[in-house]
Amino acid sequence: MPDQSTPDPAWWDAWRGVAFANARVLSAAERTFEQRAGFSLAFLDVLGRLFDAPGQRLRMQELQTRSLFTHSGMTRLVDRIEEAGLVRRERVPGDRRGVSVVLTTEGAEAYESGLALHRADIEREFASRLTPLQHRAVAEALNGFWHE
Amino acid sequence: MPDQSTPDPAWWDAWRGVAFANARVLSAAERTFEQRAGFSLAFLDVLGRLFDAPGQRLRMQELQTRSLFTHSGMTRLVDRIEEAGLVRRERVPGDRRGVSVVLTTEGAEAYESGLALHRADIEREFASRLTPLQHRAVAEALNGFWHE
DNA sequence: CGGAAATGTTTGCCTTGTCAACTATTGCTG
DNA sequence: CAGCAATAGTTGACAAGGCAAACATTTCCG
Repeated sequence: MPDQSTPDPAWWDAWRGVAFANARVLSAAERTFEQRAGFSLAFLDVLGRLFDAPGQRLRMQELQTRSLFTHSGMTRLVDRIEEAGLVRRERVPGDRRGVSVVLTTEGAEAYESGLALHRADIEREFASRLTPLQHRAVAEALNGFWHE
Repeated sequence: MPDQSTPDPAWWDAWRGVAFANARVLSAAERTFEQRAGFSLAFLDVLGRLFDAPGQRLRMQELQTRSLFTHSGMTRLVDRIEEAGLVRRERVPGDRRGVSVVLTTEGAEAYESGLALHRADIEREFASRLTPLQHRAVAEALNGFWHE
């Protein structure tokens, strides 16, 4: 029988909220996004890192540490994005081990239109369920997790 | 060049916080959990649903809709948990299509000790980075996502 | 009552992700 | 400068997840 004597601490409820919100929103957004954009949210994530990077290019390692998904499997993820023509690999001068992943023109366009689609989904599935005050509170509480 | 003229709305920052926090915390917690507990967080999730259910049993369908991961693939996930001896399938009286997934004694024990391990990980990776005020704010803002 | 639709679960096929081993190159240290 | 450890990235073998079709049973409805 579940123990009712010690209620869950607030931080556990907070974590559960994060985990559930992420799972529920993403599973709703993922299917609809892929159908309309023609590529996955994993693609969009990588394209976004490149879009925001100086020169719209990053080393594989940078992509691995910054990306939301995968961490391993980046080689093959980039393979697929490259096959789609949205990025290309370039040798980095001065280090023959390294590879730069560079956003192509098509990639930048795909990112911008894909981002618009995705944001609309997030607004519907996530933002519309919270008050503006809650948006700010959550943003302020969690924004430490995407720097570090 | 990224557009600086319209800053991200608060809800976008909130969503990004949720997505990053979930990804970062989970990827840190998942590896260490599996090594110490001997099974995955997907197992723990299913065991938890059963633990909290009346009679510690649920239909496959209930598991699918309540579980944090997978949604499809529940058949095979339960296959694996059953092979590990933590649940067993029972026929449901009165509907020969249906299957009840029932927590075994070993399953309940595995859940309780696994949950303790997991909570310690979450406390370290997630809770310790927020203030008590932020815990409550996030919990209150997001707790709508795990009912529905 | 009989057949069509709905429900509950499993199966097959394919994509994606993970882990460890491997190759290539660079940097360090004596 | 020789040798060895560290770094960058890819590859292979395999596990896990997604989707649609298949199967079994039940319900609905004329």
